Amino acid sequence: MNVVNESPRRKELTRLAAQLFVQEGFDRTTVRMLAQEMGIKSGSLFHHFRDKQEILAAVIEEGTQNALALARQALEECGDSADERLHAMARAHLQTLLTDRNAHVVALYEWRRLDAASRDHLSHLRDAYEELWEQVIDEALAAGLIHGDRFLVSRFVMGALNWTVRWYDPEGARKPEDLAHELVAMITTSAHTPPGQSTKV
Amino acid sequence: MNVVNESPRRKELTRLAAQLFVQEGFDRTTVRMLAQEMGIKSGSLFHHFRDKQEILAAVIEEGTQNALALARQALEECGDSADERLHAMARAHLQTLLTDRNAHVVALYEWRRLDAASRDHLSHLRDAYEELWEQVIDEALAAGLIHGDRFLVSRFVMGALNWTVRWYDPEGARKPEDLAHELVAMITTSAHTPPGQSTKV
DNA sequence: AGATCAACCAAGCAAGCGCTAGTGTAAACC
DNA sequence: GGTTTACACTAGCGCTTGCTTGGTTGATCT
Repeated sequence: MNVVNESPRRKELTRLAAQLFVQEGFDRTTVRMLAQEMGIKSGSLFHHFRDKQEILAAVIEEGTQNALALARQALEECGDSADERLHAMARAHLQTLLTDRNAHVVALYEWRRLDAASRDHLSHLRDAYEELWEQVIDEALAAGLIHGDRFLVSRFVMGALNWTVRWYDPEGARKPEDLAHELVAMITTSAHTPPGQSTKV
Repeated sequence: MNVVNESPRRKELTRLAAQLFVQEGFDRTTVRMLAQEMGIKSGSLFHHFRDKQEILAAVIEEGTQNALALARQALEECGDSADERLHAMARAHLQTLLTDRNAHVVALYEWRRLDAASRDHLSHLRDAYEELWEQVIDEALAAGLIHGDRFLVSRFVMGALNWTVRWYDPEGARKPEDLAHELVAMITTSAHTPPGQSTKV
């Protein structure tokens, strides 16, 4: 009965749960479905998780922790220019959204199903992530790379990025890096990219 | 047993259902809760709607029809310039999102709960709406107002706008028109608005 | 005055839900 | 070698779910 997903077994169960939650939605996913997917009986499920809610919290926590770690790493590894940091952040965001897709879709759609305690805990994690974004946006504003209201711009950007889970096709021709590049190009004060063509589309 | 919401009674019931679906989510909203909110008994509910799914479809249809009508009207009434049409579209989008908020939140969150038939029917409506957007984006691209890929830009813009339902506070200082203006300013090839201030924030 | 009809109600069915209790078992630890 | 621990099982309790059934009411129409 862990709070985090320490044991590899629990981590695997969490991954499977995320998949089912995306397919069926949290409320429609029964403990019996979860158990079957995991190859055990429904009763045994409650050895690993206190209740069904805890599975949801585990799924979302896993995804958010990964996103936070990946974004921090990307910011450390990239250059110092506002442009590079903006690109790095967008790339990291889309890469997590893609690789941990199930967990993030669950986080976006089933957030309201969390009980108060989990929601409180997880919203702190999410806030930490969003602060990274606002920081990078601030730098881009200061550098004159973009213009507008700090709060609004970061919401718009995160909205545009998060919305990708609704239409992005991993099998398609567009790679996550392309999306990141195109988004940054869209919001930065242009004339940097030659008109009519932006390195890659 | 109508397909559309012709009777005023049914329209009112649909409005109440939308509110409950937002508060509780579709799956957690029981027919007994719906009936109570409507001031009738749970059995009587099935005189107005064939089943629970039909209520969901009615809610979403209502919202989408309104959005489509409002967008068309806005495009008719505004000027011919790409800039004006872009602004008109963004304003209309945010206004519907605000006034019909419940219906649209339901459409965004509970789309997957629709049965195949309703989803098919409603996706045609939604496509018609998105085509309006792509058309306006095309015009803006042709006018050199914005740059980038037609498909990606429209997805990014709709994402940014739709995401507002997650953070926008109607009681706050920002008005929908301000948001629309700020978004358009963000994506258009700038230097049109004086730096540091954009008519209104 | 009789017929029609939308709108509602009381009662309840069959199915499914999350979760618990109690037990078995093989590996790990002292 | 005995005890603990991790993980799984069977069985089922108590409750809620969407929906059905059969019947009542009051207004409207002919």
